[in-house]
Amino acid sequence: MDKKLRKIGELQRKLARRIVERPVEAERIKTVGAVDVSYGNTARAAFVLCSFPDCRILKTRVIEMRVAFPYIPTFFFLRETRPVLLAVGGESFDVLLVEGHGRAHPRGYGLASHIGLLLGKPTIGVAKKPLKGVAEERFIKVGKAYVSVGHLIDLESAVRIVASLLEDGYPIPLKLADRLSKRGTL
DNA sequence: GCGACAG
DNA sequence: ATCTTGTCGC
Repeated sequence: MDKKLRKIGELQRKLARRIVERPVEAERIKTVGAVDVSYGNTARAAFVLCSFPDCRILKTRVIEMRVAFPYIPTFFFLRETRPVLLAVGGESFDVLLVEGHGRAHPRGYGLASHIGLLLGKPTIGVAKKPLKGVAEERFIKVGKAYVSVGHLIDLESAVRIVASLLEDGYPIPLKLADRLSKRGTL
């Protein structure tokens, strides 16, 4: 009953090798997206598109769906990939903030990296707590957030971007997505 | 009494 | 994450 997870774990290690880390100049970023998921009778995922760096809300989307897969530490992506992709809905953005880790993961492949790989877009992992068994150099704490590379961006760029969006220690776009996913409205 | 790895 | 009690560490 755990044999399958081991296989998925190996898949994560394999996919992690496809993650690309490269500089992204903040000056070239015009929009930042953010996604978060909350749970009630159903999973409710919210996407918020903001202008950068002024953070004006340009667009939002909320979707609801049943999620069967349980939350298992380090296998978080199995539970939230679907709702996250539905919430993003093919919307365009320069960089996406994902609630959860990217490379700050035991196998170097968290939800943020998976979303980035699937979309082929820059993603940044932003979490409230670090995961066990992760090298310190894999992430940097910015305010109250643990920032890590999702895909197509390097840690320095990710940190700079998140740092410029802080409010009470957490990036504004994600705070908006969090509230939207929980209340269904901004 | 429980010991806890993102959400 | 969500629920929920108590105020606190092994």
